[in-house]
Amino acid sequence: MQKTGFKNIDNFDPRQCINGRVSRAQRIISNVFRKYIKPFGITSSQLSMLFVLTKRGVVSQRDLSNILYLEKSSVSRNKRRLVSQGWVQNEGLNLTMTKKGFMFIDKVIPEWEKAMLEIKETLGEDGQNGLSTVLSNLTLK
Amino acid sequence: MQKTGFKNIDNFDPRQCINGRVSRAQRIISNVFRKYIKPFGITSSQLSMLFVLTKRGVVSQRDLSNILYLEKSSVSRNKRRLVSQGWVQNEGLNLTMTKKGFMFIDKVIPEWEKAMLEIKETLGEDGQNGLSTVLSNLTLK
DNA sequence: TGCCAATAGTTGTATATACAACTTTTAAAC
DNA sequence: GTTTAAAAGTTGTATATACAACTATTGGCA
Repeated sequence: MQKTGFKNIDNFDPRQCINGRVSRAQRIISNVFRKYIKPFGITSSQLSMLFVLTKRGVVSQRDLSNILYLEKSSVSRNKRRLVSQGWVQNEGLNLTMTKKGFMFIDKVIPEWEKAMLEIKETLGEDGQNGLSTVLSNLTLK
Repeated sequence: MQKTGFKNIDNFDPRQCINGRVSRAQRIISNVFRKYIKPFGITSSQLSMLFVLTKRGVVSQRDLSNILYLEKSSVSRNKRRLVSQGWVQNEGLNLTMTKKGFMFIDKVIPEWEKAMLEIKETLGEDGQNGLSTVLSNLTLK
């Protein structure tokens, strides 16, 4: 690490940056999932929304925003793509899965499970536990 | 959790999805960092690139791609923004910080440290260790 | 030295995301 | 029941990212 003569710069270690580390982890993990689910014509963001809908049945966009920690405008646009694929429909302001959506998810789950296996193997027991700790500390406050 | 009659759906738990969990964690953490650094007119992605340049001195875009686990086209576009701000310059194909860039980073670091403190407090000791484990298992195979 | 293959970098296109400003819907007060 | 304030949802704009296709650069070799 070069000396710059700038006090703050010479005394900090950017490799410890938590934001940088999590972003990198996220890209690595997303690339693995993408590899498995892309053939189905869906992205992992879209899959996350479908997962919530699949298990909860009826949710508002606000619910999705809270659950996924996504800005409401992002939910709005992601929803549009799911609707245009015919996987999701509006019932008033609420969203529900279509029959086609259920069939689609049922078909994707096996590949999603393969992605999970690959990532779990890479993370190991300690990595999986570490991730759980990170998540609960971030979300349960 | 509703019953759907679809075998795969009724027997899976999407809350365990590692991709979904990491994405959510990433959004939560990014929002904290953004709060601190946005007043300086920089994003956390851009900051990550400047951090690498600041400490290494001279790097190619390919280096950045490898270090940050970013597609080369993403590096190319992020670089363009850093150059247009006058923080980074090309020396042939290599990139280096400008004087202005060094002064800028030196000024930002104290706020970055505040963001780090806030996140570390939220993560706790166990969360920080967990994150380190996740990262090393993902990157050092 | 000049050619060619490999590597590096850029551009086209699509999705993802946030913030601000706007519109629509809902619900409360009267 | 009408009005109106709050909540929900959408749209404009900018950055972030990946993949594919393209262009540019660089080294090795004849």
